[in-house]
Amino acid sequence: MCLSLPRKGRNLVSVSFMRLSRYFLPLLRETPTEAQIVSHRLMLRAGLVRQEAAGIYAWLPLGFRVLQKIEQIVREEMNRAGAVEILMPTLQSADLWRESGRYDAYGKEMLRIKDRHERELLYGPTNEEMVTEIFRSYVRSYKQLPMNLYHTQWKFRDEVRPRFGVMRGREFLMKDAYSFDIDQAAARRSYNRMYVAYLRMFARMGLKSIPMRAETGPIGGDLSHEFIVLAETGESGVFCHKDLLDMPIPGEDTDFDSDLEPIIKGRTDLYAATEDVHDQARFEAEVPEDKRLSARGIEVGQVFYFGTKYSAPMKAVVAGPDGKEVPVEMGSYGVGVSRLVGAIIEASHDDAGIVWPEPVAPFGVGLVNLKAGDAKTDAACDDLYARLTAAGKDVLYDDTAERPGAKFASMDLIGLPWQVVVGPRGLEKGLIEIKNRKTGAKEEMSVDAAVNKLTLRG
RNA sequence: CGGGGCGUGGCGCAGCCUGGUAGCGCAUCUGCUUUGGGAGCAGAGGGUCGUGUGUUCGAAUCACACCGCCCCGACCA
Repeated sequence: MCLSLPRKGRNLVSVSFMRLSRYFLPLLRETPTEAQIVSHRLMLRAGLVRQEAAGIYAWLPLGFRVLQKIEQIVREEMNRAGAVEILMPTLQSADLWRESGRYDAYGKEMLRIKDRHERELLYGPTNEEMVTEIFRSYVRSYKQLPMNLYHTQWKFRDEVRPRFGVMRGREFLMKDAYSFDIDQAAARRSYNRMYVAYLRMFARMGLKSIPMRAETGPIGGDLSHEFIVLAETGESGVFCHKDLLDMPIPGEDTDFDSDLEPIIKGRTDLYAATEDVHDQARFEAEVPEDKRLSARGIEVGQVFYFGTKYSAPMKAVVAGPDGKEVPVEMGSYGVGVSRLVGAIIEASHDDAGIVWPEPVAPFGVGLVNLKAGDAKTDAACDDLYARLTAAGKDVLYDDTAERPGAKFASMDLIGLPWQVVVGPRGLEKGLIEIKNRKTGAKEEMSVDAAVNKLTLRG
């Protein structure tokens, strides 16, 4: 019963067994004791992930779909901003890290491994060294710049204390991009492109992200912003001007080759800092009292400019217009893809469960058959399922024999944006019910009207 | 890495103090009745009590060691 149907745009999430009776959706009725924060609890209860070891998770079907949706949005915005996707391995050679001097500097967070030949390897916590090595092997001239290479790959950082589920795991999926430019001015333009791409991608996921000046940490460099999503359970204290919450998001038609500085400046002119770099005196001097926001936030991305920190020791040089070789100016740009799943839930849930923003929802529609086995109800559901799926909607069809109450509770828990409820009682009047998960609004209408309403929304 | 706590059927827990051969709720399976916001009755299956060593006639229970996990703090996408 694998369906082969025309798809709109997305190819990564394939259409196949979406009948709940044939799916794998292990829901938990009770909350596991180990989960303390709401996103972790909901991820376990809704069957998104399973913990396999401290800070290490298996992604179950529903969670994996969300992860893929997020990854795809990140990919689209990176490509739009002119970055080029590659895929680097998880394991790296220790020698590469000795070139930059970080093999000894990185400490116990880096998982070090020996293969059967006693060769020293490591499970990559980040990829500056490797991408610099790739770049220097092929690029010789400034004419090939600017260049931005990115990949989305599993990282491992042996955190002392993993916690909060996927928000602070040891193994995590990260998109990391690396820009290469001939001089500082060009590097700044690359930085700006990523800054704008980040504003767009987080907004597309239904998040309000605020770029804040931040410390550069072990990555190095002297210019950095963290993209913060406000949440009470956030790990960092943050301080900013309230107007940053409602700034317009650059449109899809943004020309990434144009001067983006005005967009950046409009934001960086307003005070925004994480607690690490916070200056209370400046905060009070620059921000009127009624505009001061001090809150907690989750870091979902960070952008760095670090110049020649890696290119100089690793000899990644290109010839400039004058024929002289200079080390390239670099920046790196990370997005915590797996962390975002938790961050989105922190930002969007209620007492009944998750409330997925439509663009990242594992399925767009949950179809609830209130009386599986009843010929008329089954037929109506089959019809709806086929029509919605043909129109490009991802539909999860609950065709199980559970009782209605249990089905409603499950649908609310997994948080699909729309629920289509079909039962014999309504069908007698030719009506089915549509429920919006976010608002809770329910509406009765004909099957045709429901199909129209749900598919018009793209 | 410092401090605290917890490991008992799939999940949540009781039993441990005071040693006597494992129990409750939910879930699962079967049957019947039910079916518009987490149904009822009847029956059934499922546990090396985290691991090891010791004490004892006897250990889930006492002692020691180890492993795993969680929470607070210091550190990080």
